[in-house]
Amino acid sequence: MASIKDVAAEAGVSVATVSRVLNDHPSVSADARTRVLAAVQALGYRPNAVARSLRTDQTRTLGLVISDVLNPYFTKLARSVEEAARALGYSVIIGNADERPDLQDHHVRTLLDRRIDGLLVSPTDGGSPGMLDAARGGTPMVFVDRWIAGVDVPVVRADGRAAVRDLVAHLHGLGHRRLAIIAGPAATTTGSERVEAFREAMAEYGIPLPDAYIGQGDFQAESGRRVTEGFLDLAEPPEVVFAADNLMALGALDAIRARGMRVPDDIALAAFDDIPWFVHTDPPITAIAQPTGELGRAAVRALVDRIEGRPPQSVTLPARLVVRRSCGESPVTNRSQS
Amino acid sequence: MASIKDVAAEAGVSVATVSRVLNDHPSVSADARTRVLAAVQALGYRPNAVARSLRTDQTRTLGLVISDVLNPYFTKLARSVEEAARALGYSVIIGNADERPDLQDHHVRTLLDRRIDGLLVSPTDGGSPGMLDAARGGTPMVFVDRWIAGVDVPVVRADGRAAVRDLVAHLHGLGHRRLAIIAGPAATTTGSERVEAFREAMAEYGIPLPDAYIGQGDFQAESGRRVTEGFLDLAEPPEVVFAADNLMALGALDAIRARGMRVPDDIALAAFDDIPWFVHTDPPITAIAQPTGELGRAAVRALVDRIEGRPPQSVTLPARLVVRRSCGESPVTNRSQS
DNA sequence: CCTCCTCGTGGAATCGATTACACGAGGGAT
DNA sequence: ATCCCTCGTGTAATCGATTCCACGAGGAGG
Repeated sequence: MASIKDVAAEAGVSVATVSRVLNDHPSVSADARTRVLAAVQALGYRPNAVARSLRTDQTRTLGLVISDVLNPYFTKLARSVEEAARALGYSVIIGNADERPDLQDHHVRTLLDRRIDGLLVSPTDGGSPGMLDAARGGTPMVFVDRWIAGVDVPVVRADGRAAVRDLVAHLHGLGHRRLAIIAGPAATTTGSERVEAFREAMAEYGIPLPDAYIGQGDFQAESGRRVTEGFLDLAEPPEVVFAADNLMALGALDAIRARGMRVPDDIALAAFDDIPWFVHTDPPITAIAQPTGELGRAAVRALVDRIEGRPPQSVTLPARLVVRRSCGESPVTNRSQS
Repeated sequence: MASIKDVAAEAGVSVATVSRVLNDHPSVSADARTRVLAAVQALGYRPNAVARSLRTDQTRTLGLVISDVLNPYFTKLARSVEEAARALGYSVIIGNADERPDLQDHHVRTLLDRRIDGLLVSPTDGGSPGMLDAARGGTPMVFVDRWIAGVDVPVVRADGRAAVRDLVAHLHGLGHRRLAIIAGPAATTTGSERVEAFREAMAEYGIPLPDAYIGQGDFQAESGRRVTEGFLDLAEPPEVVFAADNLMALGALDAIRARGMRVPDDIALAAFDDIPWFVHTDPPITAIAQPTGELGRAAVRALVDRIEGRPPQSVTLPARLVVRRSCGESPVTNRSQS
């Protein structure tokens, strides 16, 4: 592959001049410029990004470490991050942590070894050692979706509190009183916050949230299935199951179907994170939608601000309730209303 | 960040010795080794992958350019590729072409600029200029899922021919005779092959495939909707719609629902590419499943073989039919059987 | 006509690693 | 005792860019 030296030779100038043309530095004569450009064309020369990065100490690359690429929410997030980054002249390298701290660490280290300019992380757990090192080590970093308390890093996320309250209001209005939740891992902020919001909203309606109605999931479909089976085995099973992410909702749906029960007639279902498929499930699923695209864009903006020396901003965007048919349609009265 | 010089100084040896320890070269005394290791530990030194790549002319990175990350089929493919690559000590940079040749070109060029060791591509169209240059330029390359005729690059893909025949047999057995297909872009191999396979299988049953029953889609949901509406507007609409990918099936489902029609009672639906959500749609959708994970692994294997100087192998794996309920359940006879 | 500035250019240092080559010390064979 | 080989180590070249500095030419101003 042709190097800058070959171009210089071909154009009859020094490498310095070639470099100047390529980075359109002002002091290059028109003549030299055309000769260099012609040589570049003739040789099909493309600058070696590796060499350039070594010298300039910047790669124009962002790292994105997410918990699970197979989760449509994160896929969409990754896509909007890549788009926003590209618009700003950055590339993105995605690392999939699969909800495993060790894998998260592997990716963070690999990305750091590659000297990425900045890191976007949706931390899998309370913070793997490598991640904390990176944060303290001064690597420009922004948390997205989830974050770690006590680490001084900007956070870009959605606040689902209001939407969860809307959901509980909706469920209450439909006459449901026994509400259960499939929670995410307590070590993740999204895992614990969603339970908290749910509990608080229920408290507003004077509905208790017994421990038996809090199932511990891990944001994967299989855990949704397992937890839901547990709920259905209870002497007094819940009337509603609220899954803290879309994959666990999928698992819940499986479990419910396996019992030959129907949604929403026998049991209602709602989920955090809205995805295109929820429109087409049987029945369409009521969900809390995050502004995923905007989240990705805001995260990139914050990170690039930080990289380029401007003060980065934490951003919190509201999520909103999308009512479909999985919680019942008409105001049904299961029990006497007060 | 600490460099190899700092480590050398700290350990009281030369940089050459440090490098030898790091790459566990045999001729280093035990004493020097322990001193270097201690210095590495003390400084939290991590080798600069950029510098190393410049010198060794290899990045231990693979590029993967796919057509659409939001398509679960490609997401899954990307994931299995990353896993397989990681197992072999390679990282993967994913480029999302969004079915756009210009974006595909952008990613190929960016990846080449970064001097990735090899490229995995699922070409969006007949072959963007940059991609063809890369192929001819000797960059190790493997096509996955789709390929380009006349370019000498190994191909790893699934053959759906037999599964399509099984599907047509299934539909025929259910009494369906008017079968329509939503095709993918003719410029992609998967786009044209699936139509061909469908046509041939129908010919075996003596069923014609009129042009009116071949709709031109682009592998995106919206095109599935549009084409399906066209089918439904025909004087004699088809009894079955077969979508050449999962997103177009989603669009088809939308269009059918919008007319207030029901699947499979009013019209049957089947899709190429099986995804987890198809189990949960209303009704569950009959689909042709590709061995996606195995495809990703085989592609990485072929590419790494090529990179490391072993002869790479093209691989073709069979797809298989997964019957669900979207084409009708019991053998219904709509018209007299011959 | 001389001086000073500006402009275009090239030489060479530099980034952080790997690695060919040289060299000295020590041990075994003769 | 001499020679030779092996082993451990260091010096320095190298990868492909960017960029500081020096230098010569040419124009403007006195």
